Amino acid sequence: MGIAERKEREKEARRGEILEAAEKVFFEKGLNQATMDEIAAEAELGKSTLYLYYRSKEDLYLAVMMRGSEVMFRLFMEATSTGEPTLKLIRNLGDAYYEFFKKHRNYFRMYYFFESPDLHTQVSDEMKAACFRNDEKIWGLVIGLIRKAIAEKVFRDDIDPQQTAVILWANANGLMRQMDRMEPYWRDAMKIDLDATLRRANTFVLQGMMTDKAKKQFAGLFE
Amino acid sequence: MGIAERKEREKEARRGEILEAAEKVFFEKGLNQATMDEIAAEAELGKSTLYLYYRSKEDLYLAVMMRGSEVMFRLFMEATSTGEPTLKLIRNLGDAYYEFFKKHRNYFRMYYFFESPDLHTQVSDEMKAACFRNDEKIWGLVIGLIRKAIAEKVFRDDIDPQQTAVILWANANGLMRQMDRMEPYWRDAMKIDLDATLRRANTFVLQGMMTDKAKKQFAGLFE
DNA sequence: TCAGATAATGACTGATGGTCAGTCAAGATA
DNA sequence: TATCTTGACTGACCATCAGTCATTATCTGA
Repeated sequence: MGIAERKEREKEARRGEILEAAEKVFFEKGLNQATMDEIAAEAELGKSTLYLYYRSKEDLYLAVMMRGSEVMFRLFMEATSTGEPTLKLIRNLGDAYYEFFKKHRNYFRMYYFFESPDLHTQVSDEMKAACFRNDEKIWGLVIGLIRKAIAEKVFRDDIDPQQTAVILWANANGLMRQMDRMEPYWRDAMKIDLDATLRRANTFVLQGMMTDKAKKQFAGLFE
Repeated sequence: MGIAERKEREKEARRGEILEAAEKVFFEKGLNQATMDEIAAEAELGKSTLYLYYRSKEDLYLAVMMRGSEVMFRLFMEATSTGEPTLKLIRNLGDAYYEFFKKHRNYFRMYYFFESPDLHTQVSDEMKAACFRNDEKIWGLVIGLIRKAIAEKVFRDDIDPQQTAVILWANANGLMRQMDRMEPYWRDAMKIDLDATLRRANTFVLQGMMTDKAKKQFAGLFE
């Protein structure tokens, strides 16, 4: 059935065009200031058409966010495929997240909405589930790496991989959130070196997780 | 002029009544679902009257949030006025923040909006400034304590007090955010012990900041 | 060529944040 | 006591915008 397939492709393409237009408008104006009329105009479609592809404005917003998740996932894959020692890979992961933060600030900020369920009024269950699946993929990567570190006796064996992943992630994320909000103030008024702060925080938690043996072995990584 | 003063008091009281009504409605429905008409009805006033006291819905929301800040500040003051050693006081601070998170979840969640400037469409500069003043008060408390710890050689003297405060805070905050969102999932499906996770993360960063001497002296605090 | 299906849309609705001209009562003035 | 002034308060209103639906346009297979 060549026709059915072509139609499928065209529909998918249209979905993509809408997403592209939405991204442009959301990046420019943010969730609340962006209007569906504007996105429709950008996509050269009627507003009603958007609703044939996405159930609500919030769903569309989250769909754009998921593109960001994919960018992040690719960065993470690259960072952990260098063949370096596991500890270095975990360090790379932190650097990759920081890179995502610096280079894709627009995507980074979209998580603000996602992580504030109080603000969700029209998010469909399907979209929420899709977002969680995306999340899981990334968690899986991190947890796998930590498991490896424990198996190699780089990380202590009395820590829980999931708990550890959460701590590592929350530490980096909490700081970057804070940085995003306070960046100019910190840099200019308080003279805080942002890169150094993040690196230091990461060092603190990593060292808490490492075995004494690994601390000696990889001392060079933390100078 | 007794009359002017009485009127002043009455105006202040009305402001408080509006705040009270707003809190009730916002806690029940969240920022987006709550309507100004509903808050007005709860306060037994016309909607227009609300705008004589607060410039916008978002301002009103942040005004409620600031009540939460005050609750938090009081908890912090109590936690650090016990006369215990400085390191214990810093630990207490973390516990106090966790207590705030557990007992005042509604207030805690209001920060989600405050910390996402992308979502601000009608926040007045005055209100923003007031929120920042509130923030500063709390930062001052934390930074002061860290300075004390450095002076007492409990914390290393090569760390910056402000940087350290940021790391401590972001670590706790990032984790609690994550917990807020994932609490049921973590507890039930992943069997993660939330209290223990937070405590462990705090231990990791604290130990990174401490001098070797203090680590020996206060080993008991981390078991 | 035409019937049926699917894609697309413009006009519409309902909800809601915010505004404003006007009311009314308490206090000032005489 | 009668009149004026002030300012707190309000109801009716407006503008905006997410989301809906009846209708139209386009394509396809017979």
